[in-house]
Amino acid sequence: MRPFVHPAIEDVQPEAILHALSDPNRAAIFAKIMTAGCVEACSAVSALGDRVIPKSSLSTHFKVLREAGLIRSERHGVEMRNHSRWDEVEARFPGLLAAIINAYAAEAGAGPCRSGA
Amino acid sequence: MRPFVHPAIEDVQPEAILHALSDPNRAAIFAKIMTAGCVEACSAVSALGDRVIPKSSLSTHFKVLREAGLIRSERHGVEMRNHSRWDEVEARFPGLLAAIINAYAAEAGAGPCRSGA
DNA sequence: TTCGTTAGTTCCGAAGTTCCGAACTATGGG
DNA sequence: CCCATAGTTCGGAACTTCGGAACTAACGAA
Repeated sequence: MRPFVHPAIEDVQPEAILHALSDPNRAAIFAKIMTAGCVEACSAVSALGDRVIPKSSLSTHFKVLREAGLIRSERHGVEMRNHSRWDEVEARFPGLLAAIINAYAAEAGAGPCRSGA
Repeated sequence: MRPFVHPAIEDVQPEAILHALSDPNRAAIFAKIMTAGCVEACSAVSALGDRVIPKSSLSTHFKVLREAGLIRSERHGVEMRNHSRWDEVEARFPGLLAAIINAYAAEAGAGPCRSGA
């Protein structure tokens, strides 16, 4: 188990960010990490919506987010804590993360097939 | 050769947009379609930077951009003309495209390894 | 019309990526 | 030490992407 690798913010590539967030599961995990106060145990997101994600997939998802420069992970005892690197990413690519998170939120809220709306 | 399929703007998904633009080639094509006056023949982008992209790959890239809802393609005689659906996408996902294009531009301009710049 | 050229699409195999169960590692408590 | 919990790594099946070769469509010239 090698220690976590976090790219320097200067090495963060837009394509890696877009790739990481082009998976709805990862986008949901990232959104959750931020809304849940920027700290989240890995197992706390194992159910997203009504879908259960296997541990191994989850581990990979966190790795992708980490290597894209979106989150920072530390081991705390047996757990992992993740917090977003929003401020750094925002400084490098202004407006990018907000626009992406917004787009997902808009899609979820404004779909044409909402029964009650 | 079936006619082109363009999703209604209501059916455009953020994940499709992010996926489409997470490929640097496609992002460059999309940026070029916009900066070159929103109309561009397919063959006119066959060299991006110093890399030649085969016709078949190019055709697929355009298809991905089209099906993500980012561009609209029409056949004009033997050529294809593409223009961006920026206005529609902007109305649905405000700021998203600008932030992405900006991010790629920031990366290209601020890279530490630019020889000639 | 037929031939030739140009522009793009489709097919299909090779190469790469992603998914997820099983086995593994690391930490902490009895 | 042994067990439980939290997460990682391995490996194979399923999926995606790349790109060359063959194909189709539109146009011009003869």
